[in-house]
Amino acid sequence: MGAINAPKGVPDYVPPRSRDFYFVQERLSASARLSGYEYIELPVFEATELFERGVGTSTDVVQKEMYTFTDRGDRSITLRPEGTAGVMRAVIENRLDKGSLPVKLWYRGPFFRAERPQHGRYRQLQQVGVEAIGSVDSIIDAEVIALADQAYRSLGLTNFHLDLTSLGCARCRPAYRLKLQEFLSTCDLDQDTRERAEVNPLRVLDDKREIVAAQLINAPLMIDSLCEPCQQHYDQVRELLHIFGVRWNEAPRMVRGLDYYTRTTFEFVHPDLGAQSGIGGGGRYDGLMAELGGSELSGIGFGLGVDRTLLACEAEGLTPFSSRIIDVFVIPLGVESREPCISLLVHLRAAGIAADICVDNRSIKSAMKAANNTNAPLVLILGPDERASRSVVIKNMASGEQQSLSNEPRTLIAAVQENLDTINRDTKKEEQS
RNA sequence: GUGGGUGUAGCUCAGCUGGUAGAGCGCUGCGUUGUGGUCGCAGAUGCCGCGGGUUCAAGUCCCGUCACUCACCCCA
Repeated sequence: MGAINAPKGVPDYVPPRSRDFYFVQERLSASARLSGYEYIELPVFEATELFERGVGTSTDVVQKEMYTFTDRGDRSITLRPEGTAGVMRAVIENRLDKGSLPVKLWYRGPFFRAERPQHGRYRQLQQVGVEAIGSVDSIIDAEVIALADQAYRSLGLTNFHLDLTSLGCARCRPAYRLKLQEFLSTCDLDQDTRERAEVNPLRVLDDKREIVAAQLINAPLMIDSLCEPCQQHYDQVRELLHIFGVRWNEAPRMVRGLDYYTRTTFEFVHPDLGAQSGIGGGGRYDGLMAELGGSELSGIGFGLGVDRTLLACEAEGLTPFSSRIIDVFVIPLGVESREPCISLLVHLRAAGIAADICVDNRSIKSAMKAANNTNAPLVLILGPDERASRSVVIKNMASGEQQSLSNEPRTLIAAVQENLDTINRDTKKEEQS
């Protein structure tokens, strides 16, 4: 029988690396919860039209990267390529936009883009994202950015930077767009780039090829063409970022691939990841909600790439985050000891102590080896001798010390807990020094 | 979607100019009594990605294919 492989470009996370993946996802979302964002659980597929209208038909994402199919009711369905459009749809459908504002939400889960896979670029990718809807207050802009910054720092990441700019609004961007197109028409560009200049001229500014970049040195920038309100807003955001303690780079040529962004736009970049260096990004969107049939509300949000953030942690040598799978490993010696060991296991788990048991009636030697592989700091041994004396042997795996404890559940669990507390305190001390 | 690289034990990889496979780590066992992590000894494990071709002979050369990977592009 031939083995079956995963679909192209779809990653598996298996132990021990899956522990780090889970840890990264937890830390990123913890940062959102800490800032008053509420969890929203959304479907992984939506009506295709949602993304066409929300993300924009001129984007690469919609034009060539969506997983679209027809379901049994002949409806066009698409696996979500990003999170914001789905959140907007759910907010409108559940009338959250009619309630108290701003609506602050966070989400996490898989997204799908049919791109050519690469290191850090997968067809199923994982994001943690937030959206704050219904306020144009610059505090929200700064908070959202600070929240992402804090999320990365909580993992210990230091070697990343934040690119920041303002893309203007419906009032000032069209005029700038014309100005830029006028400039681009004087440049010597290839056919593809010329077409891009028609559809989305801002993206040409981001071209990495030297031949193109050289011609664009004197190109007009959005940042110099902001209208009065946009300029004021951007100034405020930067001022507040100082207070939040966030540092950034001015990145006037930065462009995002989704059409809906206006005003504040940002991207977190990790230079050690090669071509796929964006570990998270987002920005403000003014017209999106109305475009999808909701209220005229502005919002701002981001998506943080869990896959790439994990790669960044690995690049900075922060992994593995933890090698400990369980706290206690229980070893029964002899068939007669199995049942008392199981009831011990039950008591440990009920007390919230992560515990596992040695199976297959292994010899003490190989059982200890198995214990060692779990990285459990404590081992409980129960054999004929212990049964005779109504005791259990507890062994500290780091020091090798062991002692005999009473087998009365309550005192035994208390003693195990005390041992764990001491070990945890010591490891914490070590980490700090 | 376009171009380059790689594909050998569970993992990381070696295998020169073609002669039917190796290391380290890991794994299993042993070093006599109920003790792991160190050390020593022994052992198991390979459709050499898949399909075809050249050749007396292919892991080694050629073609195709798939997967991974790097860059472009795009983005998380």
